[in-house]
Amino acid sequence: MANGAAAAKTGGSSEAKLPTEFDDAVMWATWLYYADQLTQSEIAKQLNVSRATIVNLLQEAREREIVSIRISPQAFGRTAVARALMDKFGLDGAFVIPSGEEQSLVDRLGDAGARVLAEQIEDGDTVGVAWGRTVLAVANQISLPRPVRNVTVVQVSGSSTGEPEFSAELCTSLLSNRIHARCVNLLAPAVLSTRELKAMLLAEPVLKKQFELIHSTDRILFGVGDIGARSTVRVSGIASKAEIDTYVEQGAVAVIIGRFIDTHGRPIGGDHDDRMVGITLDELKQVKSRICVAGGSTKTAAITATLEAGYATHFVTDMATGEALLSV
Amino acid sequence: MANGAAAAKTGGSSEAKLPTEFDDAVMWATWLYYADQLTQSEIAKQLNVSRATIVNLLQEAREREIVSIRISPQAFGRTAVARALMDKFGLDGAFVIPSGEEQSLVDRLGDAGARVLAEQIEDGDTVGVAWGRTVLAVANQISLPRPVRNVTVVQVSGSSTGEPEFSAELCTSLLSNRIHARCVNLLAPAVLSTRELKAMLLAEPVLKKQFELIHSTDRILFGVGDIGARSTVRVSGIASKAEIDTYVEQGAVAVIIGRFIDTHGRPIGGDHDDRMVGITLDELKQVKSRICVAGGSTKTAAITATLEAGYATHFVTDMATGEALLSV
DNA sequence: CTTGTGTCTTGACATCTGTCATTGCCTGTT
DNA sequence: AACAGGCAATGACAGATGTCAAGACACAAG
Repeated sequence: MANGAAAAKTGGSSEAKLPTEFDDAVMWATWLYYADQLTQSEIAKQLNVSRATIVNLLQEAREREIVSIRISPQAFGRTAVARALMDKFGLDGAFVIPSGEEQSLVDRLGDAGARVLAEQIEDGDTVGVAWGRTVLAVANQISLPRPVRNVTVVQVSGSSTGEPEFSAELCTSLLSNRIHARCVNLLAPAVLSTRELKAMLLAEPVLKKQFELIHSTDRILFGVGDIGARSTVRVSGIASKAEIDTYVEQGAVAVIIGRFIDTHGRPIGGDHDDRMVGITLDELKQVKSRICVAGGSTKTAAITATLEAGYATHFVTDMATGEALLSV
Repeated sequence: MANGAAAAKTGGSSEAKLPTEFDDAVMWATWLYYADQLTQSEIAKQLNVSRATIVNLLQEAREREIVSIRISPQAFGRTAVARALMDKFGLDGAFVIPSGEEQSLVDRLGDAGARVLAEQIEDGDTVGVAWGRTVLAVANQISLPRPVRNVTVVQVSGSSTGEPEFSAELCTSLLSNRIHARCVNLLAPAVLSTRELKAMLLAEPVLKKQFELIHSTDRILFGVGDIGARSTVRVSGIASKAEIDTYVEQGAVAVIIGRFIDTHGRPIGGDHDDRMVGITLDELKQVKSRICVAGGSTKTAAITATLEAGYATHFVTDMATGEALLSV
């Protein structure tokens, strides 16, 4: 009767000065439900409250992530399509989620990507973050099972004024915030008007330091953009329509972290490319763990180019896209 | 309709040579249920099977630990009783589970201890394991969320022929087996007949090496035994009734890893103690992370002695025991 | 003292989930 | 070809869970 849970409610007036963050009842219910496998009714009887209250307590436990459900990426790597993708593109890992409505795909991939990334992050890591709708979806949904220490999240390409809702700064700071890591935003525009200015800017001590961090990145998270009419690159503002058209003339089929590549994944250089501030594709390949999250029927060619050139070590996609990639 | 799941069932006869470990359906259901939060009926409709089948798939996913539910030890450390215990005994962490029937206590504590230990183990760790009913319960229920590499589990005290169901070897090998770690059993009896023999044995290269491992242990798991009539120490065979009585005369109230301590946690030496093979209490204190799992109304004094002397850094118990410890 | 406002709790209902005996299919055997 | 044995899939039922509107309570303002 007069058990710990009851005591927790009011918590004797003697030393109830602490932030009263002490809802022991939540833990109590959590343990009995998830560890001891009692039913909600049994727990309700024990705590002398209604079952509905237990439902609420358990909901709170899930919201506050006192309990969390982990889905093994290893197991997903043993899926037929995942195996085939790993084979075909020489990946270290692949994670293929069921396909649903194309509309919610970005969010669902974000969830999957978040789980894959969360699983990898360790104490002391430096994590590079690109930008884009998909990357934002990952940032939005990531949460680490256990707290990590001394993790740094670093923005790997400059900031553009044009990107509306999924800017590089937002992706980086949101992700770092959600995992309680240090956040390093790249204090430079994505594209400068002249190479000279870019060179001068990169010579600045602040930026030098930031680029050192970028080059020492342990893991990097990025998406893949296509070149279609409604593609991210066309609304992001990192390149004008004319500039994009020039790239396309030179065979561009995809954009990774702001850089354009052709069918074989070869970087397409040029003046505009030289004026961009951010990690280069050669530098990208130096990163140990490169997590690419991408999907959607319009992106097949773009993703194929990305994966064939070995830009990713880990790839997250949905079934439909995965099968499309395999049938090429 | 003709989606991936359907294809997985028979898997085109062309390349179905692999071990057919490919139950994609399990992953498919797992993801839709746990990540996308669809109901079982919705998933059943998608896969064109009955809902009962989905239930089975999900059950398999849980059994094969494709999904696992994690309960945050941090959150449990914020419980009122846990905080008080940490305060009173200067612990780094405390985990207090709800009290249930005294009969199932050992198993429930084992579950809790397993979660606490599992949370701590990292790549490259050496984990010391004592023995006892409670330690066995931990070993029996532990499972790591993600695979770890290069972990060694080492038995920290000699083997006794008398221990029936919870021998040191069993505890060690079971635990190491469950987490897929290297297992090092201590190849020596728990007690030798003379100090000389013990000295000679310890001079053996094999044992020297094993003791080096014991001294480099990162974490150690142990229980607390009391001295009562039906206590573990009296059935374990590590000491005769007369020897135990001698210890008791000298003020023994508890046994940790085979060593006897008094009310203040001071080791009680003597001839028998000198003849024992295993980690000493001084050496125990050198270990960074020392996880003690213990509970039960008969053990209050024993646990108090253990904790007050600082033998543990992390303590796992149940509510009733926790409150008893605080009221002393 | 009354009223208002927000939070927490509850009971009843609709839905979702687990169980289990039964069915149907495949495989290997006679 | 017929048959038995093993195994996964199924439908129907009992029980567990989530939802929601209504109620209880505490506290602040009038």
